[in-house]
Amino acid sequence: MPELPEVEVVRRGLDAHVVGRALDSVEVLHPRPVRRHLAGAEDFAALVSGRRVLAARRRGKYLWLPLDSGDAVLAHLGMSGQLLVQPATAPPERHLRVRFGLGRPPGPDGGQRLELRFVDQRMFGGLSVSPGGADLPPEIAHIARDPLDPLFDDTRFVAAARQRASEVKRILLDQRLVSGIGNIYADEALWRARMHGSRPGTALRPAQLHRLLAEVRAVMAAALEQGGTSFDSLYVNVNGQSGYFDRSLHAYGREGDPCPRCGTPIRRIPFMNRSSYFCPRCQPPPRARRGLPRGARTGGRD
DNA sequence: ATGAATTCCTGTTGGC
DNA sequence: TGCCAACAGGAATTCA
Repeated sequence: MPELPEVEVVRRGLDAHVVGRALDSVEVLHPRPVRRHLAGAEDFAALVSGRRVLAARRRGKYLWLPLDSGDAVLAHLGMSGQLLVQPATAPPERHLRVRFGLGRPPGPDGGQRLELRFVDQRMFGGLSVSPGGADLPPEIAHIARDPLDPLFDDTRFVAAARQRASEVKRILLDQRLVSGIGNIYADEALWRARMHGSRPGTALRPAQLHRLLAEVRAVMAAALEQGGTSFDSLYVNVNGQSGYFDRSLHAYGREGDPCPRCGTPIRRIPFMNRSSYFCPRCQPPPRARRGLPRGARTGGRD
């Protein structure tokens, strides 16, 4: 599952190997990854074919490639998506969904034929053509900046979060307020901040939320440090199995393991059809609010 | 309008 | 050993 730092690595790879080239052929091998292109796969291919890529941009986990037509190719990797630059002669990947033939770059020696390939096992990701051009595509106008974006406004986020009665973990996952945080990083940041994900935003002090943002950035920075993904190679690679997941997670996926800080066993509770992991000692659950009817408290804690 | 639950996918894992 | 249910998750969609 590509996390934000990995998506940025992909963007840099696209910048290095795809920008400046033409997408001179397009082959859509499976309809699902272009489902958000409502006019269909043929229209998608027609709009992209022959167009030159002007840039590689990112907002949250979305990527887009402005084209010389004024359109842009909008991409999201979802759970398992990859964008690979491969020799055209390389055998097709098992889950290859869309392939773009790349024009030769300008210069005396264009080198071997290359392809940009969208590979996606589970197909939560996808591609579409947006009329937005180089600007933020309208389809993702609601996606907030991510915490690593220099223009991310911490104070604005803190103020918005304190207006919300939602659980703070939901707030971290709300793309309208802050982007780029998935279930894993949310749990890790909450563990680092010693904050239970069920705390309502309205109950948090500004300093606590600023601290939480700092911990989100720390998790992302640690991932970048440990990821070891190199983007000066030919391949624009996303490896969801990077060593980071094995070594650096303190709480996520560690039910029953001792908390690295206090030794208390990490607990797992259901959350939005998935799981939340936390240390019950370092991250004490919020007290039930007074005035609620008996049994009204939810959240799966005992 | 707001917030919460549901949904889409396929490969892996664990229980029996 | 094989079968099947549970699980994983970004974010749009649907529901209350």
